[in-house]
Amino acid sequence: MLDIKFIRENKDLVSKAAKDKRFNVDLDSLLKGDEQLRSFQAEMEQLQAERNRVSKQIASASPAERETLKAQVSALKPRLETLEQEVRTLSADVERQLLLVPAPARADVPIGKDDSENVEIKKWGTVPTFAFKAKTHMELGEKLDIVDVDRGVKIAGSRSYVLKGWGARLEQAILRLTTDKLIGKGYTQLSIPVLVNEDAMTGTGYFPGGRDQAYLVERDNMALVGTAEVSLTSYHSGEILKDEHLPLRYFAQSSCFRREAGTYGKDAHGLYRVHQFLKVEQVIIAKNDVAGSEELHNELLGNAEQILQDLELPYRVVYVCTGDLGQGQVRKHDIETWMPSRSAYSETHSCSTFHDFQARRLKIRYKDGSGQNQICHTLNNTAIASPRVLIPFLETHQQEDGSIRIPKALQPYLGTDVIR
RNA sequence: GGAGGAAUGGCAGAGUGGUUUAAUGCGGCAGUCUUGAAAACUGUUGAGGGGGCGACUCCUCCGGGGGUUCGAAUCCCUCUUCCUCCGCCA
Repeated sequence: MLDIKFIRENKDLVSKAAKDKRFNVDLDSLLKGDEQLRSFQAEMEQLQAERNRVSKQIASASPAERETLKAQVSALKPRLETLEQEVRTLSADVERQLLLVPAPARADVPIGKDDSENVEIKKWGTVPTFAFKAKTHMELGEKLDIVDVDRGVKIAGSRSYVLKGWGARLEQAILRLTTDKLIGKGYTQLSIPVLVNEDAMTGTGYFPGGRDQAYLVERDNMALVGTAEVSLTSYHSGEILKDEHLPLRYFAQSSCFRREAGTYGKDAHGLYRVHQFLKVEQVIIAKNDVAGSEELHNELLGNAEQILQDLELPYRVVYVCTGDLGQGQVRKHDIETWMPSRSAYSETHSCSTFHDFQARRLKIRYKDGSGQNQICHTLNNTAIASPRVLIPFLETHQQEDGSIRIPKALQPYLGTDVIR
């Protein structure tokens, strides 16, 4: 959420930024509502002050004076009640509109319409070439009896899967390597709710805009998270933190649930786009400092890169263009890992800086040196997401006989150097 | 699921219709004293918003929302959370 004052003073900038991000917002309607709200509010407060002043006199007034004063306050009531009602309605309306305004991207973010205009900024590793006919992860998974999509679909419908035997063990090993890595870097591990309330979803920016993408548990007014970011970022909502404790570095492993509405037919085959998966997510809550946040952003990105390097998977980093940014994201880098069956780098990680967009919604603040309350900055990045990462893993490390070579860093977690 | 009880500032805790601009204590911050520290003493210390160039000023907030009243932390309705007991249960 943006500061309404910022929108008031920078309407053109916010408007252009929304267009660049391909969001439709009616700033005129928002600002008109805001202006009207403040005018009603001023009048209401004036009447309230009058009411308070006279009411106070009643306590010490003589019985005769009392009736006169009461009548005086009663005369204010009709107008005051109207104003209170207007203010209530208008502030709800302004709030509703405010929740839809996207955060402007940082000035250096490339302008573009969608992911095809993201800008590659780095490549790591050598794209594998095979002296034999390489198999897809699905062929490998079936042959090794470690991926069972058919039975997953039988139990849970399309975009479902089962990992079996070495498949499940491989997933656990990769997750464990990841969490150990982050613990080693001093991040605090949290085990968090995946079933959360509306406030957490709205506070992180997934509601109201992304409601269609979430599984709702409507009877209890809850939602299943699409990422642990929701719970991790909401963890300190409503709190005023001590600045000496910032930045707070957290991570959590969780199940993630995504409806993937509007993607019928897209990536329908295999493990790429599924409704439920496991992810280790990193979240940082930091001071309101743009340069500091940039450093932390790079730190989060670096953590993810190191994990892919440990897994010996070639990847590239792209700077995501405006059209591919989420509502609250100020800047984002995706890591795309090479997937041989696609002959392409495909997204496996997403590193985002929000500045104060989420923290303002969630009311995460800290006291700065001069005792002023400041709104925090929040950032997050994937550390690893499975089963998507199994696609490049199986395909890249496959050998001619269909067995999978296990990189050195992962061997201690799996107790073998090959899956066959 | 049923029956009771509770929710007040960073924390503890008073307050059941009007000098409450929420007492008091602890904690925090600043100062006095001290070589320094502790102790003691003095002062200060919640959040959000509106108006004003400004000294400043006004409004709202006692778990959330609604209501009664000239006036609500206090009374009523409702929701949420926590505690105790009963039932059920991995």
